[in-house]
Amino acid sequence: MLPEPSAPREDRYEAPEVVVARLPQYVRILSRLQQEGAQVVSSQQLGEKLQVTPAQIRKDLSYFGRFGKQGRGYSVTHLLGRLKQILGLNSYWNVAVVGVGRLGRAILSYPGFSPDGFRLVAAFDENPEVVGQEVAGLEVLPMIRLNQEVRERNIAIAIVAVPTDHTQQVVDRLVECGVRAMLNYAPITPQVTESVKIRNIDPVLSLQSMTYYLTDGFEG
Amino acid sequence: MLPEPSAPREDRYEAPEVVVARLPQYVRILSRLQQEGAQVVSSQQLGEKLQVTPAQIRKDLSYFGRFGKQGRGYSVTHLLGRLKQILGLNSYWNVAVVGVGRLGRAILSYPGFSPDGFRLVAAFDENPEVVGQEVAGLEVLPMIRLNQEVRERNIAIAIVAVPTDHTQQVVDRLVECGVRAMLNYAPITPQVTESVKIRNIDPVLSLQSMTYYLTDGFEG
DNA sequence: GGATGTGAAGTATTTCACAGCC
DNA sequence: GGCTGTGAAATACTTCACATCC
Repeated sequence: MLPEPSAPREDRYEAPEVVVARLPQYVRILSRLQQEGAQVVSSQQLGEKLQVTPAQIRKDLSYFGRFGKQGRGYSVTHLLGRLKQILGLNSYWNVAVVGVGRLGRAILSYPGFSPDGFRLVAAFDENPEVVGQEVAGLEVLPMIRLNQEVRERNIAIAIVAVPTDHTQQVVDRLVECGVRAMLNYAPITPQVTESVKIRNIDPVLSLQSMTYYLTDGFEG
Repeated sequence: MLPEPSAPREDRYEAPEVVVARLPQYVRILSRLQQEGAQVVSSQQLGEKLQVTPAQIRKDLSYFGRFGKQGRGYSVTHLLGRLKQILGLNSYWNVAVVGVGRLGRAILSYPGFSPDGFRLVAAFDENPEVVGQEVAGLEVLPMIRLNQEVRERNIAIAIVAVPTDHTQQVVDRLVECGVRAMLNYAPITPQVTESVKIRNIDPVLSLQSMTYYLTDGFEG
């Protein structure tokens, strides 16, 4: 009899992607509660802050373990620590920004990444006029240095901010260099193998998904 | 005989939100196909470009009508037109940007909104040093002008790019002025009444939802 | 008393599969 | 023959409700 094919088996793979996507929100709220000095929080209280049901929070957490105390709730510090551990947010992730145009510069200057565990450690551009410039404390490197830098600086994540018609090739290039997670700002959905994760930041799609609800009928 | 109470009745309210959120992607692909001169497209072909199943596309479209021809597929131009009509994208939407800091400036300079039906027609800031400056061809206005401008310029959508701790109050203010759709760039989820739509752009949450998959186990 | 953790129930969403039409 | 449109089936996700424990 043939062995089973290599199906998902470990517990951690059982958590639906939609659940994993909510965990960072829990982390954010818990961080704030911790700063405010809160010791304990219930699923009820978390749910109010996040506008989700307490049952959903308890169910989400139950995919990963039992973190609460019956009758009490969750220790803010303990739950925060465990969630960070589960998400891999206990240490910093080194991130490369590819594409140093207007958008890339805004991303490099954005102060919101490093407080949350992401260090922008390298910037790349293919334009020779941009290469060598210093942007937000980083020297812009040529694309040819990508492979080397990814390895030397242990870069696991890239933020892709290149023109739309270059995006797929840049993504392919990053995958070749071993980058397995990317944040893409171009208005396309790059194709990657299943083992690579991509999230797209696409404000136009977000806007267009709201106009439906602003429109009273079918007439344009 | 009394009229029906004002319960949801029209067909358009039956479409799940998740379906509405996919329509803009269909619009985008169809626009590209149209530019390339394609006449007809099948759900199979659309599915390949979008990485979704053909059945899902057909089912999604079926919430809004019957746009295809059996044995042939969909007329690119016709389907594109109908989807734009359904989403309210046949004419321009006037958009205000609130908050003209680094991020607000990047948004005002981003050329990707107007080709897709959104005109940035006003910019607001509360900082007196910023008010009066010209950014991307717009004079930055003081917040006190918000109400007036929203009415005069028929602004239905706002992009909110103010500091996190000002965001909720700015959102409230916009709701008071009659703005019913917003794109928020601060890392919080503003609370609004059900009739107001908000989408959040939050790259940090996106990054944090990927690190889970980069982490081999529970150890940090 | 109060809150968790979780099977079971209930919804929502996706996919199947095929009749019907071009 | 090919492809849509759609009920039905399958799957995924959320909520309920309560045994269990602090």
